[in-house]
Parts: sequence; structure tokens; C-alpha cells
Amino acid sequence: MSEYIQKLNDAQREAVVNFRCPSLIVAGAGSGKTRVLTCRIAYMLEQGVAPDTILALTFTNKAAAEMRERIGQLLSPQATRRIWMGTFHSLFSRILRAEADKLGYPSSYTIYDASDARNLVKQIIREMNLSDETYKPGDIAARISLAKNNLITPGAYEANASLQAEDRERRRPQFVDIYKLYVQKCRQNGAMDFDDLLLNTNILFKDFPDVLARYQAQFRYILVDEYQDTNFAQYVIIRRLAEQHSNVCVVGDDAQSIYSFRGAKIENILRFRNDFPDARIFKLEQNYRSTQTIVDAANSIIEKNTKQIRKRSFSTAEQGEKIKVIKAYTDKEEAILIAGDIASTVREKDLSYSEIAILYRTNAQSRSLEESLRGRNIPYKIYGGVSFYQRKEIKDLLAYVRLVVNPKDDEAFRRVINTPARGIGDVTVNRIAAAAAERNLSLWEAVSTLSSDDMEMKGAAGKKVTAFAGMIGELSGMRATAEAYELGLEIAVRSGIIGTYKMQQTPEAVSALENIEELINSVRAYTDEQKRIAAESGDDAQARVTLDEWLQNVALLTDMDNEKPEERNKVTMMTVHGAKGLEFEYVYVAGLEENLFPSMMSLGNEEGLEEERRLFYVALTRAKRGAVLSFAESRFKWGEMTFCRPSRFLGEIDPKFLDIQFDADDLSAPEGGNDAPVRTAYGGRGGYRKQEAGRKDYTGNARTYYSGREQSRGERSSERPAQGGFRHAAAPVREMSPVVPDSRFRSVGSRPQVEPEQRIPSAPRPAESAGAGDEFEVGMLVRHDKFGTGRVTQVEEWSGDVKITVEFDGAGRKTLLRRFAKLTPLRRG
DNA sequence: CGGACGAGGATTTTT
DNA sequence: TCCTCGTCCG
Repeated sequence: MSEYIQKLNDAQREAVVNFRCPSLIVAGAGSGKTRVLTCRIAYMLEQGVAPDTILALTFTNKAAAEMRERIGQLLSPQATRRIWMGTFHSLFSRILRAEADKLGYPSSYTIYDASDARNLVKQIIREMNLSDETYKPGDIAARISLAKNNLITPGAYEANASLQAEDRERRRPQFVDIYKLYVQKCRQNGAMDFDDLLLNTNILFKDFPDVLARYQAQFRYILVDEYQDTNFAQYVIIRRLAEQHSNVCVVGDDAQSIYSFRGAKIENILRFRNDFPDARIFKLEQNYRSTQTIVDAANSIIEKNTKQIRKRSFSTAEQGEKIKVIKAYTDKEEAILIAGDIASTVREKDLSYSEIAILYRTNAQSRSLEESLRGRNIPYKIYGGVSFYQRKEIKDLLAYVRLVVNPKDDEAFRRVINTPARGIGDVTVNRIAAAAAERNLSLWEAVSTLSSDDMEMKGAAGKKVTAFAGMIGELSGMRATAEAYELGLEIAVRSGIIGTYKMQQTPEAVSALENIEELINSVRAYTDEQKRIAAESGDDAQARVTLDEWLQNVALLTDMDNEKPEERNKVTMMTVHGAKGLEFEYVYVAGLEENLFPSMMSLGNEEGLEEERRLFYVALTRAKRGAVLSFAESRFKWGEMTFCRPSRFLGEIDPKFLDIQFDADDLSAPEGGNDAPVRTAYGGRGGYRKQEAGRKDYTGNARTYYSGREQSRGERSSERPAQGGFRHAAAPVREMSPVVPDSRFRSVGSRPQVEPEQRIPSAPRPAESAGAGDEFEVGMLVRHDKFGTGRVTQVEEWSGDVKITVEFDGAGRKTLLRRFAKLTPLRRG
């Protein structure tokens, strides 16, 4: 038996070697889940399973790459090449690319990300003359996504009385019309959104049984990582593919299901046994990551949930330190206390900053934490915020590539036609659109084949459009011969994107250029890599990698995928969601307050609350050695000071694991009293009775948040069967309720790429006497046609012009550009 | 066209 | 608070 098998514990080994039956591997936090998965695949290969009969599905590219890497280490890198290992989206997009013609799509279809999808929805709502008050694009896009995730096509949606009733009730009777048009436009544009990759795979498998049979025959072994996060569409794909060989191995942890807002169904893992009655279940319960204290504390939280697979994680590591709980008066103080604690922890335990993470529920919390870390000169890195791929310059460049690759992509066309500005305005675009619609052409097809007269354009506009068409046409022509990298660079240059940013001297423009450079380099890296793989495996078919291919790949990437190793020795700051799958020596969880963590939005129903509890479980189990939990009594939210109560989760941790850092006066029991403080602090473990006897301070809070419902739960009822039974394809419709929350993107606390310290300050420079600058100066009295007279308070040079700030007597302060404003100097100050 | 300005909105977000 | 979006004006 291979060495790597011997090193496994019994449960792990069982889960590895029994690979010829449906298997459910319940893998608690830190239980060596990835290890088991990689060993299982390695073992399968060693047992003679052909690599291309293995389909291994993950949720992130990172997870797939890591797994491939580790299998490669166990066997050889070559051995892993032909395994179908990757994300649901990337593998099925590959299949769809091969089978596109059957669905009436071009094989070089483009992939819309969430914001592309939302923009299209928005545009449709405008076109239909609907109010974007009632039809909020974000809501509509989310509902479309929800429908697709539940395999409800527009036709099925329309035929469904209860969904229709729901929309009427919510005063959005025309939702289904938007949905229809959206699907139609995507198809016209030769585009699929993320959800389509799964939905269309299902349609392909349903409508083309021979195609399904082919893939069923091929994938004799199906493995799914993070199964608790699969949605209905993914679930059905897996079931369909598994029908023939019934050989599915799913790995996951129901306690870490935290993506229901994205359509994930915890029921999929809870009910795996019903789907595969002869499945074997392997429970990995030994935690290798954390101390006993952390594991036991986490258990004491998660056992409050009713929906779960019973298991008992245990750690054989040392008992370890208690979990520190910090109270602060304000969010600002909380941040300062955390920074201080990090500084001393790092010093005392001789840690590197990279071994520490601060986790929070919402990105908005990062700001105060950031400031306090900076105040103490603690290096940090914030994850989240505006992603690389969401940056304007990147989306612009990608839109060009999309248009060049897929001439039907009207969305790309609209984005690109006047970016950078080339004097083609709405009026012109509308004319193009009208002409195109009349002839049933895409926008690009119209522009490249019709004359200016056909589009009813006057001289200047017509010329500009012709020039644009010529440029795209030439780039498009290069596709057949040029290397992807060259073409990418050519697009960046010819489009004028690079030139425009080069002209500007702002730090933003510099960073934009760097991003563009990075993107283009990634084309080269990708093609080189693909060529290397092709060479290794002896395929000549891949001699030249096209831009199409890279584009499909890049659409499915996220920031996590270009993590740079130089981010060493920095404290990690991220949301709890972002931390799933990671581990740190010390973890700080900030903002443990009611309405924040658990989030206010989750409090309406028990299911939401249970998910928050799982989220807290995830947060806590990231810690190897120590955890620090903090809360503030007041916090700035949306510019307003709000008062907060400590999170109920604090009270749910068995107090014997806690080390309370505050308020000994009010909370502590008499000397020698063992654990009274915590009980009175949070009312955990029946402690609330005591509080009701009339303690002050926190007791009042405790009484409130241990509301009747909480108390009445009394003896926990975890034996109760899981609620909300899973419905199968027969009635997927029920899956539509409740409606998902608004899922529009936020982008608070962004700038992950540029360290604040490294930013070039853009402080206004006084205008040089170059040209017109000296005409105005601070203190001068001036007159303006509209605003009357005023005094100049600031003059600065501003990208080729002069920006003048004037305090007007009547109209207040205005900032004017010299080039435009008709300002008359009156008298020197 | 493109910047200034005010209103409104603000969980979480693997792809 | 602080960002995004729409509108208005030079």
C-alpha cells in the first residue's frame, strides 16, 4: 500500500479506498478534506482508473488547481493531465463549447458575468418603458438567476400559476416578459450568463439523450467538492451524469453551508442518502487544525442548529488558549483594541503577520480596522471589494476582445463604441440600432456592412463610425493569424485605451495601465501554459492558442486566481465568506453584534439564522491556535451612530471556553466563582434566569435577545427531521420561495490592488504659470454670468486645464473649469 | 461630451 | 459615511 494511504487515519483511509460506490464524505472543518479527495483520486489512478473517466467538480479554480497540484505530487504531474478537474462552470462551459451547435449557439459564445447580466436587464427595463423603481434591475436579475438555478425557463415560468401570482402580488406582473426578452437577447448576442452554463448543460442533457449518454459513459467516476454549496441546477446535472454508473462521491460539510443566498441547497447534502440509497457514509471527525478549545467551542455553537448531519468533531491537539472576548464602546475603539492585541500577540508568540486574520461580516467594517492597523504600522491586505475583473479598464478591454471574437455581442459593442470617447453619442448608436433591428443584424454586423446612408447618418458621425468599424474589422481579421498575446496588445493599443490612460497623469490612470498590462501578460502566460501542456501530452492540435479560448477562460476567473505570493507577512482582512477554506494561527472576528452578525436580514426566519450560525462556525474554525471575538456597543452605520447589543452567538458558546476581557465589575461572580461572569454577560446556558432575577447592564440586553422563541426552544430538538424537504425535478417550482434578497454588488472599502501607503498623493498642485493659469489666482475677485461675483479660493492645474474654485457671494462655492466657464477677472486679491 | 452635484442606497458573492 | 447613478450645465 502506498505511503500516502498509510499516513491517513482510519476514517480517511476508508473514504479513500472505497471508491466504487456512491459515497458521502462528511468532512468537518480541518479534517483533511482536500487530502482525502486528492488521495482518493490518486488511489483510483493507481488502481488503473483511466484519468479521463474522472470528473472532479469544485467551486473555485483555486481548489481545482490545488487538488491537481497535490495529486501531481503524489503521482506525477502528467498523470493528472487528463482528469476532468475544474469548476462546474469551467468544465461545463467546455462541454457547451463543444456541443454549442446543438443548442443553436456559436462555439465561441461569450460569457456574461453578473454585472453584464445586470446591465442587460437594466437596458431591457428601459426599453420596455418600465419603471426601474418597481422593476429594480438588481432584483430582477437576481430573480432571473434564481429561476435559472431552479431550471425554470421563461416558458415554464409563464405556465406556472403560483409564480405568476407571486409576481402579481409583488406588483411586478411583467417580470416574466423581462425574463423572456433577457433570454432572447442573450441568445441573439451569442452569450450565456453564469447560470446559463448550468441551465444549458441541463437542457443539452435533457434534449439530446445521445449526448448525455456519451458523457455518462465517459464519466464513470464523479467527485464533487463542497457539495453543501451545490444548487438545484448543479444537483440535477450530477444526478443525470451519474445515472449510468451511479458512482458519485460527494464531499462536504453541512455545517459550512453559507451560500444559500446564491442558490445553494443544504438539502442536497442532507438528503444525499435518499438520492443514493446504497451510498456509504464516511465521517471525518478528527480536526487536525485547531486546539480542543476552538473545536469544542465551535461544536457548542453549531449544535444549536436543527438542520444538520450529526457528527462530533474532536481535536487531539492541546487544550489551547481560551477564546478571548473583547468589548469596545465604539467600532473605532474596537478596531484599536484589535490592532493592539495583534501587535502584542505577534510580539509575544513570535508570529508573522500573515498568520493572523481579521474576519468580519460585511466589507464596510474594514475601514475602521484598516485605519487602526495603519496607525500601528501593521501591514495588512484587504481582500474583497472591487475585483480586478470588475475594473473599468479591464471590462473595457475585455469588451473589445469579446466584440472581436463574437460579432454578435451587442453588449460589448455598446460598451466599446464610444470608449474611449470618440465622439459617437447616443443618437448615433440609436440610429445604428434601428438600422440593425430593421435588418435583423447585430450592431456590429450593421456597422460593418451597411453604408452611412443606410443608417441615416450625416457626414461627421458616419465617418467616425466607419473608422471604428474599420478598426474592429482589422483586428478581427488578425484573429486567424496572430498570436493571442499580440492580438490582445494590438487591441489595447488600437482601441485607444492605452493611449487615453497614458495621456492622463493621475495615479488612477497609472494604476489602470498597470492593470491592463497585467491582463495582457496573463494572455501570454495562459497561451504559454496551454502550449506547454499540449507539447507534454503530444497534442499538436493546440499549436496556436486563440484569443477565443483565453476569453472563455478569463470570464470564469476571479481575483483569488491571481493571488500573488509577495503578499507575505501581512495581516489578512476579509469577510467570513471569503475565509472559507483558509486557516490562520490567530483569528479575530470583529463586530459580533446583533443585527450585524447575525445580520439583520437573516433574523426574519430560522433558516436565515441557522445560516448565520454556520457562518460564525466557519469563522471560528479558521483558527488554529487562538481566536479573539469582539463587539462594540455603538457603531457608525450609514453615517449614523447606532447602539448595538452583543451577538447572541457569544452567549451560545459554552462559557467555559471563553476569556472575558471586560467589565469584571458587573459581570464577575465573587472570587472563586467559576464561570458566572459569562453567564450573566450573555445569558448562555440557562444563565438568563439569573439575569431575569434583576441584574443590570447586560442582563437587560440578554433578556431582550433571548426572546420567547429562543427560550421556548428549551431542550434542543436536533432529532427533528430536516425541514423544508427537498423537492425533486417534478416540482422545482417550490424552490422559488422565498425570493432571494437583493444581490446587487457593493463595493465598499475597495482598492485591494493598491496599498494605501503606496498611493501617489494626488494633492492639488498650484497651477504653473503655463498659459492661462496665471490669469486667475487665489483671493482674486471674479464675475460669472450666472453665479455673479465671488472670490477665488483655489486654483489648480487639472489635466490640461485649470480648475478654479470660487466662493460666490450668492451661489456658494463652485468649481469651474477655465476652458468652459466664462469667468471674468475683476480685481487682484 | 464629460465633469460637478445631489439623491439614494448600502449583507454575504465560489462562477 | 461613502459610493454609484442620473441629471444638468459649460
